[in-house]
Amino acid sequence: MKAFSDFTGISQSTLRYYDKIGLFCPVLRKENNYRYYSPQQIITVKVIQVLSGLGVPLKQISEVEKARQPDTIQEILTGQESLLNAQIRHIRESYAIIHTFRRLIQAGCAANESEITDCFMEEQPIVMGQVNRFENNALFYEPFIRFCTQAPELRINLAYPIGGYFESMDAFLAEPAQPTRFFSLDPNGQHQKAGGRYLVGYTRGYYGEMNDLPGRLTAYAQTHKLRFNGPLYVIYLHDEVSIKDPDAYLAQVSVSVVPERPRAARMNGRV
Amino acid sequence: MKAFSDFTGISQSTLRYYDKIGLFCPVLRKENNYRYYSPQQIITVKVIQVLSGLGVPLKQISEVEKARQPDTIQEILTGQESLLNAQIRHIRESYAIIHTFRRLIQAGCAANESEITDCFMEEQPIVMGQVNRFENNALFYEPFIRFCTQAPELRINLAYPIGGYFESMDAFLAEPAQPTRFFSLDPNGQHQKAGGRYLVGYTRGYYGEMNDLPGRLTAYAQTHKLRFNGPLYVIYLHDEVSIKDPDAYLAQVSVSVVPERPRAARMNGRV
DNA sequence: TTGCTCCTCACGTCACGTGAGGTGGC
DNA sequence: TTGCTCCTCACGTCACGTGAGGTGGC
Repeated sequence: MKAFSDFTGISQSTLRYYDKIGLFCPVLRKENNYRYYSPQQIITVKVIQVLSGLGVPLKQISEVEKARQPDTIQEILTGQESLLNAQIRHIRESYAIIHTFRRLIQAGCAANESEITDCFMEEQPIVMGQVNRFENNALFYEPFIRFCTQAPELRINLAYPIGGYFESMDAFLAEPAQPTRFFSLDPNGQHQKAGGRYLVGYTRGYYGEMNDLPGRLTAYAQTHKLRFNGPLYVIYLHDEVSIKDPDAYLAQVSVSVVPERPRAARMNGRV
Repeated sequence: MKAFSDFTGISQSTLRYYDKIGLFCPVLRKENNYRYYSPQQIITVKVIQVLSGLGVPLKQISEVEKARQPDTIQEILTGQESLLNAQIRHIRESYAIIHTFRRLIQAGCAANESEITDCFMEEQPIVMGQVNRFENNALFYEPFIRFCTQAPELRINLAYPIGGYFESMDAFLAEPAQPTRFFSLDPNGQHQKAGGRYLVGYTRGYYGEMNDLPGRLTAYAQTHKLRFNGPLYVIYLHDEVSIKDPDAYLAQVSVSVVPERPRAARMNGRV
């Protein structure tokens, strides 16, 4: 018994349980009631171990063992193969979710929160939600719920971090807590956050609280002669997943910019 | 509650259980004792769902939720990532095992059992065991157990089907139940069954019972002027995993052959 | 006699699922 | 009043793990 348990790496209590439910019995029980297994049984129990290790219920494995006929076994194994493919896809997705969160948190730890930075950002896949409608000046609760409701249709997995998209800096300045759309940071998304030149700034606080960040962004743009020319993205690097205190949530705002055309050039253009 | 359960795909009973163990509680409980969740909690519970779906115990997830600090969370997620890589490797291996079995069973169903066939076989990866020693003319039990014992050192996963290797046709004819070595049909094995011309035959019966197959192979070789020039492989296409009756186990024997040198040529060679 | 392995039986555990029986607002 | 959703509490389930208490061969 112990020898067999050691060979197979299956605990004695598990072997007794398998015997009890009739899934896998020893070839022989002497008058002392000891369980004796044959070497060939190693392969059988190893197959059981593989199947149960994949989450196949013992009852089902039992049926397989009882209905042993080449063609039924073949069918079952074929079914298992496609199940395994699905499992691998699922784990890959879980990996992507965890990885995405980890990257955000890491970025949050590395961020220079007090400064505005002017940098090139890579193109990034995302999934865009529908355009939000904010009725009676509500906070983002209602549109957010609508986003969640539509998630299955849009093939959005809500486990990915979610960000806010503003169609322009003006929209953000007008209502910094009312994004034009929500988007999912799914790295397999079919939409894109375009690559290019962005101003990036940070602020801490609960969802939608932007404090002095809009002011700091516009001030930076003015002194560096930059013009906001594209959409603005808000993502939370530290949110309720990674930090307790709601006042310490860390938002990253990135907005697309281009150099301001000198006045002379503009005049020329008009003339 | 139902709405939240629908959004997240998490059952009401699971949500109650999470509340009970303090893993994930609603933001509010009114005087009617109803549970009210906030939209933001969708993301949190989705992350919990991802982790628990990966088999992380709820206690551990609870600790994560309680010790929410960016760097500890980051560490934990990094650990999870490597765990997931290990899981993917494990599932891949399970897939390979199941696939190998299925292919064998399929081949067994398609086999023309009564005939000897002369064909080209592809090279195939395997893992070879040590040379067997058969003391006092024992059956293969003892060497087989030794093979199983050495499996971990040889990096053999015993869940893969196992075959018998004979160094020559003569060795097989002498003792058809005493293979020179055992080998594992691990498709990632570092050894090879060489590709080339083989005679292939089948017989039914318990492990080691070859019936008239040795005679049929030699007769075929004689009438077709073939010479056995290499090793012989025995694998069971239908064994205790796929069929009940031990007398119906299906063995496939393949042995390397070359055309017999004509007598004249031989004479020439000698002269 | 001492150690060792084996046995049975009962109970615990983990993550829920499943009723039973009751409440509360439209 | 009827339906509907929610509640609690108790018990069931799945696949074992963990002692407690006892047996059997060297």
